[in-house]
Amino acid sequence: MTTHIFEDAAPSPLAPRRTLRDVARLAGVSVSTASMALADKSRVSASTKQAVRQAAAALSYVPNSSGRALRAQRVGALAVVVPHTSHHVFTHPVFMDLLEGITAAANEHGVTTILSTAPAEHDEAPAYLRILEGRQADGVIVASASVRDQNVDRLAASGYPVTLVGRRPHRPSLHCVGIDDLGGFQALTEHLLGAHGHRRLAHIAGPLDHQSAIDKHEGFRAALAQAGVAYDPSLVVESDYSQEGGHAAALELLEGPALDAIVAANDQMAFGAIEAMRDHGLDAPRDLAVVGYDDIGLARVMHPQLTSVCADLVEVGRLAAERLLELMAGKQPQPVQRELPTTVIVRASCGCPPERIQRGTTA
Amino acid sequence: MTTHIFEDAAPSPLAPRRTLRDVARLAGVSVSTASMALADKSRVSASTKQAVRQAAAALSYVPNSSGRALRAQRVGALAVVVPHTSHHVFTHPVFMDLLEGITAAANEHGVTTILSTAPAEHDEAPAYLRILEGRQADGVIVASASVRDQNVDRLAASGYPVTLVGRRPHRPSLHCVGIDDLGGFQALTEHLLGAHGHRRLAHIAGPLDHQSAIDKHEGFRAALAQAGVAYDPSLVVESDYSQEGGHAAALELLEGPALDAIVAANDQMAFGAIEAMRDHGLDAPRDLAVVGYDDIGLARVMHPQLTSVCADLVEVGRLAAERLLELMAGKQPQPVQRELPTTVIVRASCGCPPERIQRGTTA
DNA sequence: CAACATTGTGCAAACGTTTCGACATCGCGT
DNA sequence: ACGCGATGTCGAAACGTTTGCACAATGTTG
Repeated sequence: MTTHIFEDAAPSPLAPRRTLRDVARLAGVSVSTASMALADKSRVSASTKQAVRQAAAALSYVPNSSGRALRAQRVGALAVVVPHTSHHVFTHPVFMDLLEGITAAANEHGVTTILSTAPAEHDEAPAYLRILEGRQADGVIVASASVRDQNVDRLAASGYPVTLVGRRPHRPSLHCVGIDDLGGFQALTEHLLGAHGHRRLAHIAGPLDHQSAIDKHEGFRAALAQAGVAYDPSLVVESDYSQEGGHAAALELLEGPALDAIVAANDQMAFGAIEAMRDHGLDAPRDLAVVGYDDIGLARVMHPQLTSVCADLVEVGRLAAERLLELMAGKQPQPVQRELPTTVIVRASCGCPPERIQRGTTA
Repeated sequence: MTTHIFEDAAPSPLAPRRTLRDVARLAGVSVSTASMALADKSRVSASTKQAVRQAAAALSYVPNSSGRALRAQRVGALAVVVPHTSHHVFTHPVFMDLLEGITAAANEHGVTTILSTAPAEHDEAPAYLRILEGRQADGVIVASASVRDQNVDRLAASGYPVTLVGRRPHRPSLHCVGIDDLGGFQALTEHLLGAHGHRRLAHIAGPLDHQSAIDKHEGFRAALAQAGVAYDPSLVVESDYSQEGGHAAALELLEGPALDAIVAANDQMAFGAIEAMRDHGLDAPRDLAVVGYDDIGLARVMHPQLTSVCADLVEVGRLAAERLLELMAGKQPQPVQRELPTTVIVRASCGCPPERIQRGTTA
């Protein structure tokens, strides 16, 4: 499979690669001196440094990263791996934000970002482990793994630098950065219960083998409990974070007895739900309040504008990357399960005139 | 900057890395034999192969990619670089699709994908060149570069494998994969002119230093010309592919004389425009038709549902990657400027009852 | 003026892999 | 029985870098 890439290539019209030897020769010094000069070591004289730097510039020398990595036993790269099964779980806009934060942090540290969509989870040697063992990267960020994914445990046990994106409450030894989805979803639900007095709330959940979906469900229940409203399992439908899934789930809910509101676990499903209501000739928020989660950019321009919960996912990515970089640099900080706060963004779809309420976290 | 990453790390509790030497020792053969055995060379006997493979499995040996790359002078990675200035140009959903196609193709060939958001374009040695010269990747895919970006020419001249995403009509020597935006936008505009008889059409353009925006503008003009409608430059506003930009541009247009329709260069700007209309108490399509481009997932669930143009961007990514992989393998195919066809998706925002028309391309 | 500390440079080894050429060993034919 | 080709294995070199150590050159001190 991979082999044919390594077959010999036709000679390309490339200028021959400049190596440190060429630089050294041009500067009239030895290779080792050239190396030290470029690394700005104190052992080499100012004049020599000058000469070497000049030669390097003249040849537009760029150090070969394989050679360097081989010697340093460190490649200077981190891998972002998103399990293949979470293809739709990581809804696009959210994932892009994450990636933005990660690459920003990596760039600042001169570290390369490699992107890996791990194939089969049940594979004997999961993709991320192979990446680490093959020394393609010095550490990995695992995004949105299923709570059942036992590879995550193997990975953590391997001793390699690993950071997880998303809460992982039962793995206290792991470094995680996530969102306080529980608190955020609870606040969202409370808004419907408190400000609007709704009582019959339905919940379109995400895939419940993912912590984010579990947390949101928990938040939903917590809010109900606090308001003294009985939790009715028949009003909870598990779905998959997609519009289509939200659509289907909403259709199912609309078959049942009348509702006051639908609380969807993300914006896409909320959109799907609104679409489904439209099929039934219903309108949000007139007939039914609908709220979402994530506050993707389009939530604001939808009609009705969608009440949602926003969190800084760029920051999540950045923090996860920075923690990983610390680990890669050999520091051994205490594992921290960091949770970022959320903000409920009230718009029209819940029946409110637009306004904004802030909600901190327990963390 | 990058140096501190290479400072020595505290010894981590990692199992010592297994090298080919360990495998060879365990199998009772020499290193070179072990190497050939794992590569399945014909020179080595079946029994030896068996033994080596067994040893490798027992030690869960994974070849070190730096060592391999150094020897092979080929790292087995491609880089996706998106110029920093096009931060918003590559609107999120589109970029994700692209990335999906690229990683899929790369994975199938056992090639790693590295993600590079190039900093300053005017940098002396642009990020992508450094990646190639430093041998971090064997080739690059440049996504959405400005037509003015002279680095692209340097890159092409460098002789390294390069593929561009997006048309590049005046650089026939480059390998490009793009969308027939001209044809697609022309078809979209024709729909408004033909099916609806609209005459006063405004265009919210993308940044006109990008080919996609130029093509759409051309398509817009071509459709007008063909319908015998005069082109009025005052009805064209250049924007930046963002919702906010579309909002502002639409406000500007709404100041002027009455319009029949707004043709936005992407969906986000169309959403922004609809939002702006709402500010003025206007409604689409009642008062004004609005159409977008890209057919992002949410276009279907908006209210009104957005008439748009869809293209297979996953396929664009895949084709670009496959072409790059050919180049990386040493093949020297003729440079091809490939353009994928588009389809106009008619929905409610132009005033139509939903239906679907297909539109091929000139290509 | 000799011995010594200091400063700057070079040599060589090592990182892990692949491949080239040399070299045993064996079976075969003459 | 001897040589010869085939077969399978091994040692060594190379890819480009960094670094420990030895060493040359310089300047300083007794």
